[in-house]
Amino acid sequence: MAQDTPVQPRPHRVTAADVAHQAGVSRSAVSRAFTPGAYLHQDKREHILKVAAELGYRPNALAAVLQGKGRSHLVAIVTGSLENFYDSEILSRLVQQLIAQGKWPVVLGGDDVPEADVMAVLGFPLDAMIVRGGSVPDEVVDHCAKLQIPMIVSGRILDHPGIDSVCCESEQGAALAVQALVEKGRRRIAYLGGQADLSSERERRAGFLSAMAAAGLAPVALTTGNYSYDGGLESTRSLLEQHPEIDGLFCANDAMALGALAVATGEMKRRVPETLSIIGFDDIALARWPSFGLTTIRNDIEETVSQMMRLLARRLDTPSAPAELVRIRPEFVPRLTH
Amino acid sequence: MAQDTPVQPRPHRVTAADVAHQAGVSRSAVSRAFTPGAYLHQDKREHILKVAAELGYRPNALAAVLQGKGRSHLVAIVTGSLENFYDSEILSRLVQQLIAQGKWPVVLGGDDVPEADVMAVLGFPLDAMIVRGGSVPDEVVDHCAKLQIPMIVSGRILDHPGIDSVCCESEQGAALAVQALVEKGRRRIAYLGGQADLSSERERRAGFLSAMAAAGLAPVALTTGNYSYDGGLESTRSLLEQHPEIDGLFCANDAMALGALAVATGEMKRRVPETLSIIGFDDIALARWPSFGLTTIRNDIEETVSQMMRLLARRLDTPSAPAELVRIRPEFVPRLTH
DNA sequence: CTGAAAGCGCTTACAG
DNA sequence: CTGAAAGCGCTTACAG
Repeated sequence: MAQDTPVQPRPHRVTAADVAHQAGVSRSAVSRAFTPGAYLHQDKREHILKVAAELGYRPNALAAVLQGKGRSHLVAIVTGSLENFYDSEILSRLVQQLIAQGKWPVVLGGDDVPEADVMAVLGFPLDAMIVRGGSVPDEVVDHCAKLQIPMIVSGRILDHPGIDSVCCESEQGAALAVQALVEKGRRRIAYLGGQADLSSERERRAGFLSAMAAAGLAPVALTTGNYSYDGGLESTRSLLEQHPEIDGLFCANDAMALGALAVATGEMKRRVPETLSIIGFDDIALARWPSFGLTTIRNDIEETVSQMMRLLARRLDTPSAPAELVRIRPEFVPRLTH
Repeated sequence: MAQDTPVQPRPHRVTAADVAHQAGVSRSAVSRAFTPGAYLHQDKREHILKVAAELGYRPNALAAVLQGKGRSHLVAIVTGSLENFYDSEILSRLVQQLIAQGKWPVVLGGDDVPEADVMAVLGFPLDAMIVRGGSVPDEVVDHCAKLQIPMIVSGRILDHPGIDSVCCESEQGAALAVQALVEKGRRRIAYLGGQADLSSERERRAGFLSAMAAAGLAPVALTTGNYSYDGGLESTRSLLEQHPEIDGLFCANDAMALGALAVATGEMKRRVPETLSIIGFDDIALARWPSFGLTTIRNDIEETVSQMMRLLARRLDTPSAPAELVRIRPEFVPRLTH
């Protein structure tokens, strides 16, 4: 098989025609050999499969998709930063469940996914697109929706007729946190939030503010830590320097809460929970680690992912179904930091 | 545009022919309008692009791949469990860099990727397949190689002519750890490893054993924690119960070391590093957190990923290039736990 | 049960 | 500069 032509830029992939030729049958027969229900004499099928195996043939999935009226089984996932544990845990489950359903996840991720990339992936006849959190601007999402590609959005709410979403009842979650703080006798409470343009942040903050008001309390401070550990670390440092009287801190996600906990108990020599309560949001795996024992508001990951999968299946089944919004009910998880 | 036929299983995707019809030009012209260098009257191109935008048309990437002699730009990534931070950090960078290079990562992941899934993804005319760690049995990898699909493997070494790999010089890394322990006066040293069938585990263990021997020491114990935090937790608990004399612990990855640290300083009331030194391996982001300050052996993630990308580019460029094995040089990172 | 033919949506020589 | 035609690799009626 050695060639004396110059480097082959792309090695020839063996094709149904090659197998047909080698096995002395028609291309239709080869195709049938790989199609479970198809009529084909048993001996013939075995022979074809054998030849195919020798040649290392497998049907080109792209050609199959193109030809049939079927689906591509390609599902794009646009995720937020994988360095933030919550998104990473979601992605992990999502990938596994999609694969288990026979779908192929094409992942675009990292902090800000360039709009051009999101548009470009739409070049594929995707079965669907899954968008996590605030990774993509609303306009892009809207635009995608016009392209008739089913979209499942999580972590934000988008009011578009064809877009399904699953989202935590964040306001209520924030209220649970405030309530827990107040019950422990905390009165000088601060809020550490994420990026102001994310709907999760807006809801958590709004929930915090109204629960505080309801408790007759004014927040000592409102600050932001970009939803990251390092952000939590830095913001909490200046927060506690400027307002040493703070005795309760609600963080809009666990990553920041863990950062807050580290500075508070480390550098700032605060005793948690004796003189300072810290409550996070999400309940990532790290929150359960004995090193932390972070008290938090659970934003159930399992449940979120299985709802996304359910919405996906439903949408694929009934493309014209009305948009569905699933609300995940938050839950207070007491541990050691409050 | 409303139809009174029953539910359309898959909404018609607008096609070049639709645009051609609507714009009153040939299908070739439509194609040219989307091909940067192609000859096409400027006015005509603009008109076509305008009509295309109205109709929400974009060329079907699958058809384009099928037709041309070009590449698909699809790259499969088979990753280990995303719950283990090291793989998750690698994946994150890999995805971003692939996208930046115009490749589309199709991700299969989770603990054990079913062999059938790995084989199935090969139905796509992939540009390449990237395999992380021990996520796939050697036989499958070998088989894939026969299919002429370029493979880049990281975290294990596979002796196959066409497979490139990048791998940490683990034996040397383990030796660095032992050396650091010995220099601190530790003499009763134990080893906490990962799954015995992974080549990284074999190398780290071998490196540990020979460095111990070189220092004239016999290991107090050799145990395993499955490379996970929880595994580290449990194994260390019984390790310290059975061998309270241990004064140095080398863990084959950071996740286990963090688990070890938690039990040791928590439940077991050991003082780290005063009476017990703990050293990890990898240097994941968590190791740098002030809450931990884990002393570890850096298995440079940035470097690993950029080498994988370099090998990929090289292989795509020269499919017949000889297999290359890149060794990443480990580095001792002293922090607070030794 | 089986093969020749049409067609999926595109791009790219080929001939104006 | 432009269109008609061929062909990428497949699957699926269609006619034996």
